Amino acid sequence: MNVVPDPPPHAVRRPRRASILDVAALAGVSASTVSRSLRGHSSISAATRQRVHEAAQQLSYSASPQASGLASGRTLTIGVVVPFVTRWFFVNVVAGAYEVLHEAGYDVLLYHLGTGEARDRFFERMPLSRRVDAVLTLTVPLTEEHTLALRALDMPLVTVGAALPGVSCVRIDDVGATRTAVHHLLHQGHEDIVMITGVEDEADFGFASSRCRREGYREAMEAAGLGSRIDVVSAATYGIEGGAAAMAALMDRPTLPTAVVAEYDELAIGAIRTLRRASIAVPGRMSVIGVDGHEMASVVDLTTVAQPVQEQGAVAARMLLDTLADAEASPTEVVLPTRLTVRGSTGTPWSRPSN
Amino acid sequence: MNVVPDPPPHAVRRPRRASILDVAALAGVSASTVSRSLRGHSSISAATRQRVHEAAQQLSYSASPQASGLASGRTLTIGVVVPFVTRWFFVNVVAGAYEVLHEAGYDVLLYHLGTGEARDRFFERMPLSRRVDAVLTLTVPLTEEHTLALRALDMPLVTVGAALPGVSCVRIDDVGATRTAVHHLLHQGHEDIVMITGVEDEADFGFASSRCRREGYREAMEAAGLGSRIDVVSAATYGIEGGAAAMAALMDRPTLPTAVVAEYDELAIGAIRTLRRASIAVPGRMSVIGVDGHEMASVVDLTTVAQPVQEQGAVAARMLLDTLADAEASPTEVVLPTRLTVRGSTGTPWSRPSN
DNA sequence: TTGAAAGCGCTAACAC
DNA sequence: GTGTTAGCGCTTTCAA
Repeated sequence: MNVVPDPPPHAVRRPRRASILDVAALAGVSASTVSRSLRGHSSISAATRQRVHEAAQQLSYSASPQASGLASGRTLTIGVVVPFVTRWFFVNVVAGAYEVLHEAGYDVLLYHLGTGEARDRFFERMPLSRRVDAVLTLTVPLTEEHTLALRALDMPLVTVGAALPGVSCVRIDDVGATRTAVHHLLHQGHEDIVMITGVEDEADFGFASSRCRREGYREAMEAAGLGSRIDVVSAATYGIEGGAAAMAALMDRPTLPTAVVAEYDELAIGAIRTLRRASIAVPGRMSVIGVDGHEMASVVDLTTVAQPVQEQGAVAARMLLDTLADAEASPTEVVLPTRLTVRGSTGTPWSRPSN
Repeated sequence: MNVVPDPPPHAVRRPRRASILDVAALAGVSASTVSRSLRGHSSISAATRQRVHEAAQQLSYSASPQASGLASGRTLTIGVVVPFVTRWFFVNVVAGAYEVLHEAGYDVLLYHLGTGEARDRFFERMPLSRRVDAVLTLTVPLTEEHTLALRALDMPLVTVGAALPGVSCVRIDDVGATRTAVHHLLHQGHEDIVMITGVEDEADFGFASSRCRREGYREAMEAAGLGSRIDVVSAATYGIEGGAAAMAALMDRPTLPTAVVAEYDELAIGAIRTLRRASIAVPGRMSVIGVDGHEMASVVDLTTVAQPVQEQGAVAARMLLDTLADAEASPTEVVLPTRLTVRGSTGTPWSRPSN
């Protein structure tokens, strides 16, 4: 008398899904034919393909990504690596990339890189390793070691925001962006222009875009003969609160500048909040300009140098797909244009009332 | 003479990664021992484990998720399904969930549900099918059909924001939240209170939270004997612009209410922008209150009923992990508390100047 | 145009 | 404690 063996534990709960063999049986063909039909190989007769599709439909069959991945070496998944999951810029780039990737049949595996040790651990364990076909990284400040780890994956790689040597990249001209911002202020007559930047990494090693934006400010100031006035304040924390605190610090000084360029809009918005609370008129007493084109800029009437955000994600995703299809594409760099959006937070400089 | 066969095409480029057999050979044990050691099975002698770990390290081996998934039935991946990738609430819930899941060794596969047809297609093709061990859905307004499709996956499922019958859920008391908001206004003496809500779906079928928040407004108004004053304006589009437009519509009417409750902060912020541009004093001429505790609320000095956002994601993720570990947990519902944050956008009602 | 057979790289049941 | 043996569910040669 045969004892029916218990099914293995993981099969206990799930009702067994149709496998490729079930479809093959129902369609009266072999598994390979099913596989080929369903993936649209041209070498299958119309009639066979028809039957296979019907059988698959009837059993609501779809191939196990695990199994087909194992067999084919493809995962149909793209890894997207972001330094912060919640920040406006990253979220929108991811959104732009997602649409394109999804459309092309790829899934998106999201990786949040923390900072410091968490980041090191990430690159050590490299969870991307066999899970994805390609990687999209967003302006991640990378050490050489990290870059090497990414390279070692030996798969298509595109970055958004930061140019890595030898890696395809989509970005804006960050130097030009702040230069534009400063020019706008200069045109209005400002000379006393301070820059507020984001957190300076302990490792003195911030976002590439951060460095570039500082650089743009410097260049523009020097070109205007205001090199001696260059003055950069860095925030102690990210986002709005960082900008708010930086402005508070600025206000502790004996004299106020007439204008401030913020590295990115969230800092500018925080700065404006502080100014409002202190009843310092914007732009009457101080002009404020940002960079990004943040969704909330219109609410505080912030003048800003806007960048296409979702589009950067979309373009990057397309480049990735091209490389995946082509295999031998050489690294490209795409620089998308920015646009000065003038609103009410900038105006002619305040001048000391001539008593 | 034997011809060395060409490697299959997908192996051409990638340098072959160490497999479990390489590690086994180097450590002088069998593959199963390697597998068990590396996954921390207790039945392995310390000495063996030690050797295996060293060998693995030396070959920088880590198991192929594809293969181990196929063999074990686990993917170590959680699917997170969001209706919008870019909205503040969702982004923050995802961030909260991500940390917990990542910590527990799970990867996160992100799915953006569009609207309309895209959404239907999602549930038909059900890309989650064999890719994940469990699913987290964020306040997705689901038809019965969609719900069934999710159920059919037969895997742990937790929703954030919307209670689905028989499904574990983390949320706030949405009815209570707007009730609190209205009470705040009532206490200040307002009677003429209009509610601004988000887009009404064509299918008359919005977010559950949206319905509840409307309900809270209604209840509070009726309880105050102001049932006849109930007045709900719905925005034609999402987010700030929706709120801005809704307020503009309100201003086209012959008379203005003295206060507005917005279904969520982004609407309130848009409304305030419109009021500012029209130089209508807030709260002098009109009070505005929102619900969410949006990061930007402080910038426009918005009074709001704040909810814990990242925490909802974190709690949901933990519930998922518990179910994954336990298998037989029954559906639970966790309701997190909200907190009224009073700022400067609400005050005593404007009264017609008594000529 | 199709089928048979050999893996892909791992885990788990079962033996010892 | 550890090894042996079967798969997991596909894709891809290779042969017909």
